[in-house]
Amino acid sequence: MQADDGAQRGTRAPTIYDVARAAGVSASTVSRAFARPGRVNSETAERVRAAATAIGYRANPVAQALSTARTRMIAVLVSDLSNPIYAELLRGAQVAASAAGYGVLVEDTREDAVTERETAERILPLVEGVLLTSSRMSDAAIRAVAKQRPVVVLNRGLADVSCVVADEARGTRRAVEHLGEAGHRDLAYVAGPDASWTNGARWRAFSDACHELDLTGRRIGPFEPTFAGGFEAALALAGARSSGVLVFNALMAVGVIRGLQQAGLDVPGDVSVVGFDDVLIGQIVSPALTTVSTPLQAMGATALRNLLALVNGARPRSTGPVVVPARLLPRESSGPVAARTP
Amino acid sequence: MQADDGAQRGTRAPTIYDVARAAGVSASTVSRAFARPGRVNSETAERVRAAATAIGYRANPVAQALSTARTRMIAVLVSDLSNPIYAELLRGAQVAASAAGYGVLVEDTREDAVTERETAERILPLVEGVLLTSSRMSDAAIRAVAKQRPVVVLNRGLADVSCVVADEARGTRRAVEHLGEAGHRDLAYVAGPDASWTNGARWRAFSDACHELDLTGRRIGPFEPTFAGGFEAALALAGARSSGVLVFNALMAVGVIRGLQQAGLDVPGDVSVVGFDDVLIGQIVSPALTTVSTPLQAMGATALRNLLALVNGARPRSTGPVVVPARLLPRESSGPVAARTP
DNA sequence: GGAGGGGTGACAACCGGTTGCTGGAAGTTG
DNA sequence: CAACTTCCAGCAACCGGTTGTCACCCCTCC
Repeated sequence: MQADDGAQRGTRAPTIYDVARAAGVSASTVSRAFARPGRVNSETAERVRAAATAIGYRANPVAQALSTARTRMIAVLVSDLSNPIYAELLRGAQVAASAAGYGVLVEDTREDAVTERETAERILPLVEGVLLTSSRMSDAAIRAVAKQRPVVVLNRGLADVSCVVADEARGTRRAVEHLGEAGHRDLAYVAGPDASWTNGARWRAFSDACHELDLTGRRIGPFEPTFAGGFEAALALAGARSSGVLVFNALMAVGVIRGLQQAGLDVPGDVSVVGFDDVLIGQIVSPALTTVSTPLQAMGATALRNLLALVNGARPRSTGPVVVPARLLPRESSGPVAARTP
Repeated sequence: MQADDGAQRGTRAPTIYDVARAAGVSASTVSRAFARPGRVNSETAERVRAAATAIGYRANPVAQALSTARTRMIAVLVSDLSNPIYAELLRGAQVAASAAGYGVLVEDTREDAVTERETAERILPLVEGVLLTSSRMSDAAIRAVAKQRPVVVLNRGLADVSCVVADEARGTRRAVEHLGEAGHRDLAYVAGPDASWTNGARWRAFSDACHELDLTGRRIGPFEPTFAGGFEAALALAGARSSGVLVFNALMAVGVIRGLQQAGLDVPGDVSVVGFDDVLIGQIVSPALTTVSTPLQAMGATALRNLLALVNGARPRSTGPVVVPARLLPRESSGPVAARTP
């Protein structure tokens, strides 16, 4: 039980002035007793602390924020909280922020660049920094935000802005190699939103890898980055010749698997499916999804820690984005190409 | 492009004093031009607005919060963001808050009552209200928080505090009836955390329904409210006689299904499994999960709107919790009891 | 022409902290 | 014992808004 349990809703919360009166010192001494340990006599400080706990004083963060210009809050913008990858990223970021004494303001931008931009501008005066997870904004819009506050972008590479990205090129390459080794020569990439940087990066890496490995690589989409979007894509896929499919994200990949099954195709017997992101649903679906895995919570935490470093005056690293490794988790949704009965 | 695109990081943001100078009026007139439409001459107001946009003025929310004692922020505490039901609740709450011009501070309390209490106390001075989703705190701790700020609790019934709950009794009853009608006479309830109010409510309703319908109803657990927890529970279940199982939540239910399959049992052939919460993973798992469904995003939004009503001075409703309907979605994980070969 | 009154803008206090500066008390040194 | 430091608490200004109060202007009406 704390001394302040009695704090009533109506009664004004005690201020440093109340503490000052109770301790027989001035308000500035109270302020310093908390903020500048060495600046006041230790006995005086002790007396102030005792008085503070006695009357249940807690510093008003709003007043602190006003005079120090530090709100101790970070905005985290996600495009869709219903997508487990954003929930994981957010969780990693939130825990890291909390550990540093920062609060996290979440905003769901509903996959819309305009909403995202407006949200960012609206929230900007209130936060010390902004973490953009999978931003749908233009590079110019991101830079405009970054001019006003420290910004870290997650899942996107962008010059002059601090970035945390997975090694999309290598991860994608591994996925294509995996399909190629299984004998698939005709591959398809199921695209997510055009505004997604990762979508572009994955498609380019896919395309490059197909070319190098002498495979045919087509692209279909864009589709919504959801289960429904993947399901829809499967309809298009069912009529095509590709026996190996790489899908923009896990939610869609699961949709693709289900859609293909619905169309009477066997996965991986008729079509091998590989996705991105290691989330529970990919392990649950039958067959379990072969996927390119990245450490989501760790990425969220890293991005947030980098953001706090910027906020606290670190110079942005000029050596390009922080790249975290991606690895392929082979599971059941991919396998050797079948001898096809024409 | 906005006028404030030029706002630099180093340069101080313009204040009402800058606007006042530019418009040739006093600062208080600027303030009133924005906050009290009728209070200043419309021409003056127009001039002020023009000057404000010209120099890229935006009100400092911290300063506003300090003088009005309204931060326009709400804290939302969730016990585990990795659980999709909290992501959905949070999303509903965040969208509703945003629509009302409020920001949402999220905190993941990691299923721990102490963390939750400390988090609540820490964040309390900063927010106008607190939304507790599936709180693990004691009733007394919740009331202590509610004494300091308006509180709405979601997924928990509690006298003297505003609540939003699903109709657990009816939903659970329907699930038990469903199993009973399929011929299952020996049922088990797989329990979640003891500190969860919904867990208690579901167990009691399960127990009552079994009694009334003359079925045997045992309880196993508690287990972690995760896939892993459900998987673990399945091991205990595999050795038991129950042919119908009701599981605390969807994540666990999916774990139970997988665990039972792992143990060589068929679902629903050998054991029927029914869960709670309608989330994507329950539709994806094979067999698809029969579940008690509640409108998660809508509950989050309702809870947040009720909280804002309290914040804005509404009297707490004395007529008990807001109860939203729950309904059973029969899918593939439940079916008629099999003639068992002993 | 002077009194009464509504509209409107400015002054200044306030919200609750932080911090530069100042001066008095205590301690050190020659 | 005087001069010089060092330590430390208090004063007052400041962060950027909001708002109670008041004075002034102008219009109206007698």
